[in-house]
Amino acid sequence: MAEQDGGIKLVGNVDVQSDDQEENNNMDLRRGPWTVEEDFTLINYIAHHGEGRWNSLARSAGLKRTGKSCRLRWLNYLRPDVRRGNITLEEQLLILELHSRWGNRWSKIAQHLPGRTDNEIKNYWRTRVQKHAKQLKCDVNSKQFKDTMRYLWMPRLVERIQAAAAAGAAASSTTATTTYHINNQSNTNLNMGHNQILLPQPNNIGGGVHTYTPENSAPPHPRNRLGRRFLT
DNA sequence: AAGTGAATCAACCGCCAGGTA
DNA sequence: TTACCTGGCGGTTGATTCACT
Repeated sequence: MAEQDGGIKLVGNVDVQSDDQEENNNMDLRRGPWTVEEDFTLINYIAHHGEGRWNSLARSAGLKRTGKSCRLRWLNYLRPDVRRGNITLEEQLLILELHSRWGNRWSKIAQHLPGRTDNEIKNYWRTRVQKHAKQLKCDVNSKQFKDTMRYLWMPRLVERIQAAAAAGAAASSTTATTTYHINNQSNTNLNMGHNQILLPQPNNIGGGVHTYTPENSAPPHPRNRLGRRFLT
């Protein structure tokens, strides 16, 4: 850790270095929270050149970030289709079910939750689910905990989802649409004992190309829920 | 109002697999 | 075959906010 720059740490020797020049270039790599200018730079570069080849992208875009950092920022925050906000009941149920199948395969689980990132799901699991395991004084991988999930929480979630759907249908019979469909459509079918919930396939990733500038448009997600963003 | 522990989540780290020269 | 590079993944950290006393 070499220096602080308004909360941004500057570091050297990140990832593999093969020659002196690259080593020197990396001496002023930035770490820590992304600024709004960096976000715009990354968004605009990807809009014009596409994503991938993250190390060369970082260099070509003039970002003093590692390729990894650019990739993570794009995938977890700047992508147009990233979905923000609370994890819904349907999503909670899906996470529980898919985790029971695949364990900590966060990226695989995320593929089945459109707009959600593996990081977000991982955070959800660690903060909410593991907290419950702690309260029950059992290991999150124990049979006791898994049984509690499967036979207590998941049926409860299904009930809440169905209750919410019924309430929504009663409130609005014309405009209500839901991304998730219970017991009546195709898509991924998860069997929950007596209850079944049918789940959507992942949305297409990527979508259209957008150009953002600080002057004429806001970035897709100017602030997080905590109001913590965009150091300048 | 101030202090403090808990909760949240963006970002980083280390490892690994696949591609390629 | 081997060495190197890159991208991707899961685990972890730390800054910030929230909630409670």
